[in-house]
Amino acid sequence: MPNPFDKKYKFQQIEEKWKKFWEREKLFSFNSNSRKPLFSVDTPPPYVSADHLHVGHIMSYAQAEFIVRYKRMRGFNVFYPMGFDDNGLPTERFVEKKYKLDKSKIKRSDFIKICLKETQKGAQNYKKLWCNLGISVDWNKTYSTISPLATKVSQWSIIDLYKKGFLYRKKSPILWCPFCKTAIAQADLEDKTVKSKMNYIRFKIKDKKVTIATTRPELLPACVALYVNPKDKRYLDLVGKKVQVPLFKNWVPVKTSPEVVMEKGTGIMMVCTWGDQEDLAKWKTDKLETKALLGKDGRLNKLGGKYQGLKIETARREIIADLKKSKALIKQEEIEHSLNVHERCGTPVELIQSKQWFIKIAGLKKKWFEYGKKINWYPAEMEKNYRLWVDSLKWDWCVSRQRYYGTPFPLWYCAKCKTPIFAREKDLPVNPTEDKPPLKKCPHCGHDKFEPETDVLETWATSSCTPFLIKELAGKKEIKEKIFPVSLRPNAFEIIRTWDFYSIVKSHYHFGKPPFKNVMVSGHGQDEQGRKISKRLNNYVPSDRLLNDWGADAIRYWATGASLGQNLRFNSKEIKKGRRTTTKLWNVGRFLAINSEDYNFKAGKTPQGLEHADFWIIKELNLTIEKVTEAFESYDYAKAKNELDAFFWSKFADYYIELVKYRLNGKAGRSKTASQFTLFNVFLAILKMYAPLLPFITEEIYQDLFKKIERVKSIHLSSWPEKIKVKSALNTKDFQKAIDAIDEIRKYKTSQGISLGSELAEYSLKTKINLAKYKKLVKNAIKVKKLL
RNA sequence: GGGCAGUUAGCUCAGCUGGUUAGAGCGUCUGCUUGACGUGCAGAAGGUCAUAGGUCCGAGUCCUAUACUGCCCACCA
Repeated sequence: MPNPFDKKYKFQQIEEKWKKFWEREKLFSFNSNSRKPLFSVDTPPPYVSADHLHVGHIMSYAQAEFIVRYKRMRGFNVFYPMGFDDNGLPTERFVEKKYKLDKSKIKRSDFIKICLKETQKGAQNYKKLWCNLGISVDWNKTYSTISPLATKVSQWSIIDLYKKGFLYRKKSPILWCPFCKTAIAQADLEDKTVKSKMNYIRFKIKDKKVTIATTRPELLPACVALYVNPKDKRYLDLVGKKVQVPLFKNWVPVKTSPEVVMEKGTGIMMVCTWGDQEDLAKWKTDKLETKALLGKDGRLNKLGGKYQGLKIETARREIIADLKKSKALIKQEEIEHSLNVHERCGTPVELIQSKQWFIKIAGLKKKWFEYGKKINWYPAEMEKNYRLWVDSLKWDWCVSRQRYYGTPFPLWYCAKCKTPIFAREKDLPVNPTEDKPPLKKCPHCGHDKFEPETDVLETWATSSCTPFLIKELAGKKEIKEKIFPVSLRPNAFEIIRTWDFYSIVKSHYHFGKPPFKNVMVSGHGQDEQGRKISKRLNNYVPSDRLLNDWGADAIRYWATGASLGQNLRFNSKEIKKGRRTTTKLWNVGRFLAINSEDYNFKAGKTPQGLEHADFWIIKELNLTIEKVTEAFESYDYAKAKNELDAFFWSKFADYYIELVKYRLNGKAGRSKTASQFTLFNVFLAILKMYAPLLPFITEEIYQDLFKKIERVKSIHLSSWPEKIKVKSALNTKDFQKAIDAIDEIRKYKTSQGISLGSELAEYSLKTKINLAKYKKLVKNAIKVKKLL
């Protein structure tokens, strides 16, 4: 507290104190009986498997929290739960890596146990970080994505989608990760630039020969056609004929397509089942033969002949060697191109044929665009990001994963006719490998044996349910309905295409409503050089050390540095500035404490005798309240901070306080009381506006100076400042002249090496001011005995 | 190749719907130990606002190209 004897602001102790106070008093608990308007937040559940917490995590959660604290002070009943994502592939891979486990050698149930143990640890780490950072969530309202509640909700979602006809199972070409050995979705893909050998291979046709170029000669046994452009004069005579594939000797037709680019390669496109999206497109439209070559293990099957059982890369090497021997390989050159890889492991993705569950999303672009428009995006450009993704959709959403750890599909198959039997809603959550199906006999064939579905739901199939999952945490039924659609969805830009999009999809199918009203999209925290923070680069300071070294307020201050959607470099200078700001607030608090004698502060009562300086700072304050409020309303905490800083430092601290010191040090009376009134009220408003950004220091000062007046438990439960109403004809421009005059004398003193504290005997002003009005003020504020 | 964003002082960035001498913080230099604050205060230096055109009485701000940077999407012939 601003004890005049305690000169330094000890942030560690003070932040610890208020953190405990907030927890003990349950300050941020959701009140389901409140009549205030509701503001619900669907916070991204972080992957608990992240064991390296850094400024990036701090930045994105702090930015959303600025808005939440602001809304709370604006009188909203805030519903702010926290989730932890301990579901799915990332967790599995984390555990595999950490314990160096081979899943084929460990029991499924044992593996899951380890996953659960690890994720609990992770959740604790996060909770500690969020508490230390002052993230004001209601810790009684938490969920984990593997919990019974989350499982129940996501299983319900699957069943509902099936009933409504948007979920289907189909054998079709799918994206497959040979490393993780699971199906994946389009959204799981990432680009990676690689160097490959472009191989020019000779195909035989009777007595003639054709050359095609490919980077994937191992797919030769799966070759089903060659395509040329119909306008390509070089190959006119080939069209309609059959050519023979080297080594494998199978004959394939030569077809035409205007999409074939004559300049690419040799102008001939080899279509296999399936090398890439183009192959797949041709296979679909022209109903080409199916020669599925690759197995789920990423090896060639028997179609590969003597290469059967080889991994893709090995087969490629050997086939190239054999092509060389048989003189079918005529040229090789290195090229750089990019591949689709699985974002979780970096393995190039393959297309294989498999039976999977899909949710219908392709072909509904118009619908998804409409939803994009219904939602407010902050910043607004982010809607384009969403549109771009929707526009690139090619596949339905594959939601089944051939993994261990995740939400089970709530279904069984008839052992005889394979009819799927879904769980009943009242039995949820279910685990089909342990639980029994709800029927004794198959309704289709009457058979009485069933097999459980062992696939699990992909991560996003669960996460996309959070908007209607969190309402289950709210309690009363009436409140639940008000929570959805949620008010705010904060997230980083890279999960627009997954979390945001899939939530929209599900919300549309289940409820015909958007899942959230507002999205605020944050950028990334980066290192000093603007690089992504990563464990590999080792370019970060762990978050607990950061908080320990600088304090939460200072780091939160840094986090205000980037506008929404912008990346922000880690910058210790900005953190220092944050610490300076807390120190300054602390010192102003001390100054007020020292100068509170003879003053009986009563809120709302404007005393007589306000002077020019008082009117001026009140006018400036009112303007600042307006600007800061407007900025927060549009989620622009960066602008709010800039406005606040400018007012607090350059107007209030640098000038107003200097202008009234002589009155405070003078005799008790109207002038002194008026300056105290102004000082206290303006500072209270400043504290309140800083409170969402710097919750600890503002709480400290509030508790000491203002709690007894406002009688509110905490600044964070107090109301947002309102303009101070005063009647004044003060001309701000005119007053500014008086400030210019003070500046002029300051400059003079500095240039003469005179201390600002010592009194000048006489000074003749160049700045033209209204001396009659401001002479006394200027003389006293800058200490000049005689002013001309 | 397509899209989006950016390019303003040595560094990190503000500059809303175009309007007098372009701003802040940090850094640098100079001075001041003022009765809240040396984790401070005051002052100074420092920019042809990426480049080239254009619209306009007037452009950092609008338009068109170009270059570079970052991100997203497509690209395995």
